[in-house]
Amino acid sequence: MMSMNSKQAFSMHPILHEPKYTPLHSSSEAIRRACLPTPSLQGNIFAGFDETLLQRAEALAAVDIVSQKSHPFKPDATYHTMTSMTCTPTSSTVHLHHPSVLTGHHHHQPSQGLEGELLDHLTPGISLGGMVGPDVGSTASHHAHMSAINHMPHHHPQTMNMHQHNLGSHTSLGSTGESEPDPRELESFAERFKQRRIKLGVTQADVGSALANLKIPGVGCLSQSTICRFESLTLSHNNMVALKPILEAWLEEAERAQREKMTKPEIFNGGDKKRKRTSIAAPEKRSLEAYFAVQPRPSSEKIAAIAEKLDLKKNVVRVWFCNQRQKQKRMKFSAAH
DNA sequence: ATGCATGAGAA
DNA sequence: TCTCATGCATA
Repeated sequence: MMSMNSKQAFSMHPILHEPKYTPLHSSSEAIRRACLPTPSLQGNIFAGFDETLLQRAEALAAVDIVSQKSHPFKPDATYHTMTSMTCTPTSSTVHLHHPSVLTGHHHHQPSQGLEGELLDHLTPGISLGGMVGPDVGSTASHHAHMSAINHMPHHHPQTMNMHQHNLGSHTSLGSTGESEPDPRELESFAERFKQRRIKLGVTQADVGSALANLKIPGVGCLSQSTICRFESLTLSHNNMVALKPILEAWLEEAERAQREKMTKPEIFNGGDKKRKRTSIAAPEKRSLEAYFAVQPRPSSEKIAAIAEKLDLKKNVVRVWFCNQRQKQKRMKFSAAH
């Protein structure tokens, strides 16, 4: 049915409220924090000591760039159009997360905190010394209940925030698959998923928007980014586990549909205003990495200091650190492999 | 494919 | 304020 393409995938927010979870952060975070070297230094000490720290990090970062420093260009390259009026933040961002799943009672302590590992989060190798791991908590409290799914045939041009952070699947799959804490399982699934998806001739973006058609309670559409990250395993273990059943359902459905007839390509339309992505220049980025190696969790004051030295907005620096930390925790060769 | 950003929820 | 799940924008 619905042969038209009235899909607008966007602007729908499923609301599903699931419980909350006890997961990971609690314990693992505590541990993580405990490992950090600086419990609380800031404030005054910051005056003298910090300078040193910053300089050291900066110097560290500098060695790498001395030779290529030939541009007289302003690092203020971060061009962003104000994020202020452009967005209409009111939409709804229903979020629900609850992680869950994870059977893992594997608590391993993330021994990150030690400086020096950040620069190589890209090491192809194998398990690094056990840093970064999916510290999944294992508590799953669930009580499901959701609310409605809405799919209106209209598209909002202001695609600003339609985040629907949700997804937390808990081990509620009564049927067969309990929870597969098994990373290998996820990896192979992701790979097969990609192949079958390609075979179906759909793009990652198509999959994302098509998910809304599944009408699974609490599940709306996802972005191309997320589908891509799922396929490349660059999501947290928790997130992978939560998304798997959903994508699996879509796959089955899509193959069934194709088999029976034809596919309905979903296309969506464009919106209007766009936000500009801040771009941190290479030199500044190197400095940030150096700082991060020394202190992954700088205090607000330090962030301000760093921001000033690099001539970046404080918030940009803060977010950069957040994203950097998140990166370390991603899957793909990081965890319990 | 990935960098920077937002926002809900938990500390 | 941080984490985490996600997304827009862009390389």
